[in-house]
Amino acid sequence: MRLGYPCINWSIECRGNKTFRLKSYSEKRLVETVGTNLDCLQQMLRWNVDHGLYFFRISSDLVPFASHEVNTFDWVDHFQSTLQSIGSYSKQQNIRISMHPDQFTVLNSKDSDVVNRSIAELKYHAEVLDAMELADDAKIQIHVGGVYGDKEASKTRFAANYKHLPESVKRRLVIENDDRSYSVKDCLDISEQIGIPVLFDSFHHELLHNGESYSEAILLCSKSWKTEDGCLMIDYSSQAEGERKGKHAENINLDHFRELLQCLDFYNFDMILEIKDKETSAMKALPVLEEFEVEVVV
DNA sequence: GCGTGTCAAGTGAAA
DNA sequence: TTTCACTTGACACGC
Repeated sequence: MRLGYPCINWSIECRGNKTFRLKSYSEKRLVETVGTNLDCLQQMLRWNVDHGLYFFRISSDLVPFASHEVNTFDWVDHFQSTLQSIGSYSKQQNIRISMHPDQFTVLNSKDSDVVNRSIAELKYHAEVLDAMELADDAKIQIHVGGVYGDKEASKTRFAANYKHLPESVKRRLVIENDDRSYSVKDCLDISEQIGIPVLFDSFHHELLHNGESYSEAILLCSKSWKTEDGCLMIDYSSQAEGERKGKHAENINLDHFRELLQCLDFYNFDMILEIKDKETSAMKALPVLEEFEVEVVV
C-alpha cells in the first residue's frame, strides 16, 4: 500500500499549482509558471520519498490554461526533458501518480460544448502523464457528472461519450463515487457497461451509499481494476467537526481512520488523504498503518 | 505595501 | 433568484 495527499505540500516553500489570470496571459508568463510548477513538483516528490509517502496527486494547475484556446504554445515539447525526468524519478522510486480534473469536467453533460471542453481537459491531463512516460496505473479521476433529472439516461450518456474518447484518455480514466449523485453502485453499473475502473471515496460513501459496508464496497470497486490499471485507488477523508455535512476535515481524525482500517479484510490499495493540512495528516496516518501491520511501500 | 474582490469552465442544493 | 460548495488559494487591482 502507498499513502499520499493531493497537490500541495505546506511544509516546503514552493507551490506546484501557481497560476495567473487569463487577462495576463502571455507565452512568457506561461513558460515561467510551468517551469516554477515543475520545479516545485520535483521538490514535493523528493520530500515525499524522504517521508515515506509514495502516492501523489498532481495539481491540474500544473499547466495553466492548458486546454484553453488562448494557449497555442507547445508546452509538451518545451518541457519534455523535465517531464520525462520527473516521470523517471517517480518510476525509479515506485511513486504512484494521479490527477483529478476539477468540477468543470463533465463528460455526461447534455451540452455538447461542455462535453468537448471536458474532452480537451482530459486530453491535457493525459498529455502530462504521457510526457512523464508513466504506466497505465497513473490515473485521471473524475466524477460521473450531472443527473439532469434522469440518472439512468445520464449514466448511459456517460458510457456513450466515454466510447468516443481518445485511447490516451481511456487507458487512464477512472470514475469516483460522489457525495450526492452517483454512488459506488451507480459507478459500478457504468463500469460494467464500459469496463472503466471505479475509485473508492470513503467519505463520499459515508454520505451516499446503498447499504454496502466499507469492506463490501472496497471489494466491489477493487474488482473493476485490471492488472494494468494497478491496484485500487482510495480517497479518504472525514467530516469537519461542526461544519456543513460533506466538508472535509482540517486535520486527520485518527480514531475515524482506525475505524475504517478495522473494517477491512485486505489492504491492497493506494490511498490519498483528502485532508486540508495535506502532508501533516499523511505523516500522522503512517504510524497507524503500522499498527494494522499494513505492508507499506518504502 | 496591503486589503480584498474575483478568478475559464458546471451542477445542484441551500439560502 | 442568488449564493455556495466542490482538493481552494492566491492573483492582481486599487488605494
